Amino acid sequence: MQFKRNFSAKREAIYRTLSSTDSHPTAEWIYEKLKTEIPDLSLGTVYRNLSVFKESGLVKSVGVVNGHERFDWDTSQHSHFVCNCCFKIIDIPKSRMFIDQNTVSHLENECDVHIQNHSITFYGLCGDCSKKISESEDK
Amino acid sequence: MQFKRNFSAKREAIYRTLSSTDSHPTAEWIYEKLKTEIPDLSLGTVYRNLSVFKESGLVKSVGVVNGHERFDWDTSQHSHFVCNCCFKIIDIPKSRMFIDQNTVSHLENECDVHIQNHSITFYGLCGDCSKKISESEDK
DNA sequence: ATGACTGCAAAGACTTTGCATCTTT
DNA sequence: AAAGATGCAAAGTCTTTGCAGTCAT
Repeated sequence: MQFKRNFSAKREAIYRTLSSTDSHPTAEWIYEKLKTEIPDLSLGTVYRNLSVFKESGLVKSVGVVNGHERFDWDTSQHSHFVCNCCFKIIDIPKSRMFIDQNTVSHLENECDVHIQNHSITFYGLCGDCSKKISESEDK
Repeated sequence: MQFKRNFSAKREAIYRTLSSTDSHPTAEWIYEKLKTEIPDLSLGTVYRNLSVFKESGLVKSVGVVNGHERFDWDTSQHSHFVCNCCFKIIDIPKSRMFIDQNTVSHLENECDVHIQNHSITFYGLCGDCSKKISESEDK
């Protein structure tokens, strides 16, 4: 997406807030974060702008985790780790490429489909939650 | 999960319906499918039993696609293709293993996480939708 | 003025839940 | 009786939307 000239102040703030974190936030998180700075912001506007960003390809959805859609400003191909306990999302280093274009081509033939993209998500416990759990088990 | 002795008739029917299809259905789909056979079935019961199945590991969730959670009776590791147009879900042949245990171990160290499982999903257009779209473009 | 954007609140969509009832052992 | 399962409808949660008002050009 080319930044439109009339990228409104609120729209800009929403994008800026999203792109300033690696937490893959929810709409609500962005809204809460901006409320102090922009008191008259409404949650609907956040949702509306995230939809605009998604449609234009400016941001991507990481999917729905625990009932909340999570967003990512980094639209380049990379995988994620989702903690099953605290639902934190961590980027997998981009050096980790699990599926190449050649494999995709073969799959398209094998399954009679046209593949546009793919997503890889690992699930488990993040370092923090692992620690907490083993500590509570020690008691 | 061991089948409990008191696996109720409705619970059994819900599982049977799910396991008789490869469509990765929604709760609603299962409910509609069973309504004729079991007129006094309620949608809540379908949701409740799917939760039971999920918790016990009898079935897996494929994730939320277009707002609807999709279920899979096949709990073995395999990937999916999701059509962005009709939201059909297709199993990727199990011969296609993209990530091995060794890679997972390395990732755990690299990212300081404990990985329990992972999911790979391809998105694009299924054969049917591809055809429909190219036909409509021919006009 | 014109088109784009937003606040607000209502509506929507999917899922969960409380409670009384009904089964099954 | 006791534990488990269900129907029904209400409640819950996240997200979308209609509409009137506002902003930028």
